[in-house]
Amino acid sequence: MPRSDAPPGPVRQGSLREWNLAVVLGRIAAADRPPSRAELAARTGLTRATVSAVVEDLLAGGLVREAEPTPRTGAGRPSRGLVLAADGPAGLGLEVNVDYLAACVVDLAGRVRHHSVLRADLRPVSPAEAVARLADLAAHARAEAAREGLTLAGAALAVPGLVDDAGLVRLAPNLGWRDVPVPALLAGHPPLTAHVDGVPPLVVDNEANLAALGELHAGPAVPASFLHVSGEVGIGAGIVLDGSLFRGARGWSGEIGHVPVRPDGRPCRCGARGCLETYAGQEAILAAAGLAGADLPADTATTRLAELAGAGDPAALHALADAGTALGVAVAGVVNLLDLDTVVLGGGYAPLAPWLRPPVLAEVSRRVLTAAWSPVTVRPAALGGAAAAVGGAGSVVRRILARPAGWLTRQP
Amino acid sequence: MPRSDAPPGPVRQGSLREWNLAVVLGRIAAADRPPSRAELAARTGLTRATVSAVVEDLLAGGLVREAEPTPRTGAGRPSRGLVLAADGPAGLGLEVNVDYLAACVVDLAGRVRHHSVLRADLRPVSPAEAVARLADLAAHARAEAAREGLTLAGAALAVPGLVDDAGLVRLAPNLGWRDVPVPALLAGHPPLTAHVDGVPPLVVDNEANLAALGELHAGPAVPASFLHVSGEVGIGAGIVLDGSLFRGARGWSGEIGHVPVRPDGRPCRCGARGCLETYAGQEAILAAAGLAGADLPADTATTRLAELAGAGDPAALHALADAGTALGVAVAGVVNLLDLDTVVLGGGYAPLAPWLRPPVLAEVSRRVLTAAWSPVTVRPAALGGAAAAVGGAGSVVRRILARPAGWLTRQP
DNA sequence: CGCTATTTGTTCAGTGGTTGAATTATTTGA
DNA sequence: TCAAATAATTCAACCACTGAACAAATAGCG
Repeated sequence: MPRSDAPPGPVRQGSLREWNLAVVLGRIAAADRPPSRAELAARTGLTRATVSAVVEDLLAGGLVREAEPTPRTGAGRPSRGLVLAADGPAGLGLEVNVDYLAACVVDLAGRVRHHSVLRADLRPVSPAEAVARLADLAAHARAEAAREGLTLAGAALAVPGLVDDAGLVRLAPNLGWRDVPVPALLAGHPPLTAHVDGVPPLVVDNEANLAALGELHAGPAVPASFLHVSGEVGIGAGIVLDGSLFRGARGWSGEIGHVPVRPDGRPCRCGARGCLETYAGQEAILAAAGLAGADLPADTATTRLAELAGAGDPAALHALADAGTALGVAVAGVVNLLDLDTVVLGGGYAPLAPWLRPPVLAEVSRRVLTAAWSPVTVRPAALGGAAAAVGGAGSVVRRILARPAGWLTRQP
Repeated sequence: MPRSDAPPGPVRQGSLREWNLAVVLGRIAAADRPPSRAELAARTGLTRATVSAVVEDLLAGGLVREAEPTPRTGAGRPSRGLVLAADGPAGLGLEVNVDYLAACVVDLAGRVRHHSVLRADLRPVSPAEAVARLADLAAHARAEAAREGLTLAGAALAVPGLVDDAGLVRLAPNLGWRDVPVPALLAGHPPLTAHVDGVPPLVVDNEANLAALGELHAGPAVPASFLHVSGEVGIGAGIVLDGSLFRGARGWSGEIGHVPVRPDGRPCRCGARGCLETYAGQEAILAAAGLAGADLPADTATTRLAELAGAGDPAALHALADAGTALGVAVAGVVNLLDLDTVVLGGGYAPLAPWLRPPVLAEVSRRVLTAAWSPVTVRPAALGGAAAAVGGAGSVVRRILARPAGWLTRQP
């Protein structure tokens, strides 16, 4: 029988160079101190000659700079360290959420160079109007980036809902959006980014997915594979495998909110019973803690809940323990299935992590078979607030690092 | 921040040819009728000159043959179709299970060329003795393969348990194996396969994983991504994404048996409560159907259960309905999380599929959000009995198709 | 202070592999 | 029988990597 996967692309002559550009650039990005050409040659297995040629291209394209202060060490001609350019291409991350808009710019090295948040209740606003405001915010971010010598090479927009490949927002229940063609709505505005070969000008993706990717930018100790659970009104999971997001067959992976945790339990708005969301969703937790009627904005309510729990309020503590247990049951299933070793509590769960973590950990270690061999880490997300915007911007940058040839060919 | 994934390998000069060998061979394998060189050039994007050169290598290496009967069509010089060689390298699949040993040989085209099963209760047998019997079976298979002009290029052994990277069987509870170093035990016997660059002589893997891969060989209509659930004493899931197996961070993915379906339900031997296994494991189903005391071999008991259900026995029907519901709850969670569109009921579930399928489907369509957009297919495994052996042999073949250079360099 | 050892980075001829165009091969249809 | 059409091969050109030799720059040592 034939293999059912689509055959990979051909390799033309030039693909060789393209690939080695990515190999060398990737090494420079992954190194903990500026590597020399000779070091790169040793580590990649390429000849010094080849590395020199490749680096020349990268320097000419402005993706890499020579680090001026050369660290003196031992005898021999001093090496010239190479670093990612701080003024080359950058990624633009955008986010539309229920009560804020956000934009941020991340440079090649993964540093957040600009970040702005505009608080506003977007539920009463029409999608077209929301997108228009977002375009303004993006224009501002673009100006800021230009002022620092950065060129925006692509943008990623995070939306709290289901998105299809074409960028159509199929359903964003908490925003009240349905079949909103975001790219088309943006068409009237000035383009967000420069055109770069192989990097789509705008990618629209689920907020939970991009927030998970954001975690990759949080620090050097981030593992390559982890589960990122973010609790908002719904509960989304981002599955990061080997440094990139697992999207599923149709791009709708990560719907952990409707994993059954008590099959005959509370009815859920999805029509089934006992979904995780009915036990560990924001509304459920707040209701259990007695904060239901307050009708506060989502993040304020969460802050309030954390305060109550910190002060030892029994209802709050109980609500969080219950939610944590339910979450732990669902997470244990995922970890058993995918054999992950790290679980990150993000989004609305991050500030509540001190209280959610113990019950989650308890359920996980009780239910995960391989926990005996190697323990599962459960920790709060390192990035706060608009992690999805950072993750989106980072995904653009990562795409350039993975395929630098696209950027090089478009340089004047 | 640096990307945390390890940078990919370098590309030497020759890798180019290696890659294009794989591209062209992959196209030949994926085509539904023997493609000509010109057709391959058009489809791969390579020049006709390059394709000719690549095909020459493949012909010389015995991986491909020219199909003699040329289908006449239109004007012009007739094309010579290319097919995968029926007498080139082949894969050896082996399986040790509770009550049988199996061996099979699959050729490049994915056809099962030899298959033999040896029924025997292996629980009272020592691991060394079991491996010795397996080696005999393998030797027979090798002789049969040689008689048909096939050379075994690698072997895969399926074991019902946890296996680590080195081929050490950490734990196979139903066999009573613990830390059995299968490759070492085989060292005393004649080698199973020829040595081929880049293809390990023996891979040991979980039976559920390989059985899932076997499904890929079942027919042309198999999707590239699916969940394969096989119910034996334990319940294993093989996750196939895009034609290849998802193994998880440490290779222990797929432990669906201990996904919680009723968190406060029956105690499980794993120490937790309400695991799927306690509701849809073989023992649980048989007990519920009143077949507990019979102490029949596993497959006989399953057959008996299917007979009872076919005859309308209420206890049997009830047991299957309950098991199906529990299975559906767990599967719904997986499908929500990974966004798969096909679920295959394999192993011990295959013969029970007529009764398990309706409740599984009911739970899945009730609980899976995206089921409204695109329905989830639930169907029995196409391969019967020793699907794991076929899947293992197929995985060897697939590795050769993916990296044909390894085979070509070892040819005399 | 000058010499040598040492390491970095570049230059250059050599080679493998793809490209594109021209050429040969083989058939159908007028 | 010849022209048109399609398949496959041949061949010079070119591109990118390789390996070795070479130039550059420094520390250490007498």
